[in-house]
Amino acid sequence: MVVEGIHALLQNEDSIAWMGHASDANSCLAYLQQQLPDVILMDISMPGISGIELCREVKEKYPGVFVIGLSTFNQQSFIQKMMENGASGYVLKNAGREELIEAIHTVVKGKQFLSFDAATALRKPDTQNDIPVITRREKEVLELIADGMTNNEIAQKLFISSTTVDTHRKNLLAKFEAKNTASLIRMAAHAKII
Amino acid sequence: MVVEGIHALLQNEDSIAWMGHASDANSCLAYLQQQLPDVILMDISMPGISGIELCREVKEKYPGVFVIGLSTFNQQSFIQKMMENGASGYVLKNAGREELIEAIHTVVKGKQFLSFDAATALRKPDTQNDIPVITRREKEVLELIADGMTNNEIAQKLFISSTTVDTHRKNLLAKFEAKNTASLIRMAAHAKII
DNA sequence: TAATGTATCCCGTAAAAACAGGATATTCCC
DNA sequence: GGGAATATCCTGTTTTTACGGGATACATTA
Repeated sequence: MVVEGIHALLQNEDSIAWMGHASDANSCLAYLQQQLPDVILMDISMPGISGIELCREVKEKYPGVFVIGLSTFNQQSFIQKMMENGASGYVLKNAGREELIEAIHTVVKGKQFLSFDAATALRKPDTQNDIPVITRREKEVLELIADGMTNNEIAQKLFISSTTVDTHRKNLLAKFEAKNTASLIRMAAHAKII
Repeated sequence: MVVEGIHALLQNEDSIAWMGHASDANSCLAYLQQQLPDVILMDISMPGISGIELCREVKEKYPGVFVIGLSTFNQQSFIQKMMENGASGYVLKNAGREELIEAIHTVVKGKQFLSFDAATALRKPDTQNDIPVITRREKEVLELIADGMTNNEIAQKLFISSTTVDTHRKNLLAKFEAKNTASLIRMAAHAKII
């Protein structure tokens, strides 16, 4: 429906020819073996491999194809990763027909196009969205905490003292600036760490 | 873009008149005070109030308006909740133009319409997908727990006793079969409840 | 009307986590 | 070699949760 909708939006635009569409990463890659478009509009939320991964793969194999990320979310992390993986643009789905066409025309010239809100999100030095760097051991402990294990249980599992587990826990709380375990776990879950 | 796309899809359909669109729950409710459509196509993932909540509210105030849920996900829990809250149909966004039009024609007669995959998902007795049913109050408490608040803080915020908060907490742990807060929060986060 | 679900409240004990404030050994990098 | 980061361990106290028991009030609904 969305695909058909976008197709309908672009139908009357003579400067743009619709070549086809793929509904998942594999069929997209299979399609590209047959013929190469100038531009791919890529939904970043897809079944299986994410649009971010697919973007990287497409740009590796076909550097000449320009990719525009499409998403409902203007989350800094998504946009950044998409651009880092070689996308030429990022357009929010609430954008209008005009904007989409402008985006396509812009990226095909080798330039970058970002929706206004996306550009804004990217510019601001990630306020709420700073995922702290945690060590391997801390991540390990974090996962076990999320599994519902207590300090003692974690200690036994990792063959360390429970006071050590407690220290890791303190460090996790400090790094995430979390008030307690509950907010820590939510932050970690939202950051896709667990 | 999605809205414009759907609009474009329905433009050539004489039996369907496009009345307008709203981009969030509040403007939708405001719109309905002015004029009532026969059918609302409602995205279930919206900023602010979820489509599920909005559906309930719309059906309470305007029982004559038929609601069709639109979503990318054919998750049993979403579909079920949407239908429980009074929706007349559920169409996946990967559905085609034909299907959407059929859905509109069907629900306007007072009948139910479900996309094939949605109907399938609804029939199967949820395999891995057992997200417990929680009450509105429990959800409220759950969110505040995830915000890092203690029982006392939650009690003050909601103007209830901290023992009541504790009871809600007990019920949440029991419903999710969670061992402690940490695992509860992770489950809730993964189930997209928080 | 009786049953059910929801929301509210209480007491008590035991376990767990939060927090303060240390220490030591190792590894990795400049 | 010296410093930083990491991982380990310790002793406390206070706060918060977990969990066992209850109870009452209200609305919905079968």
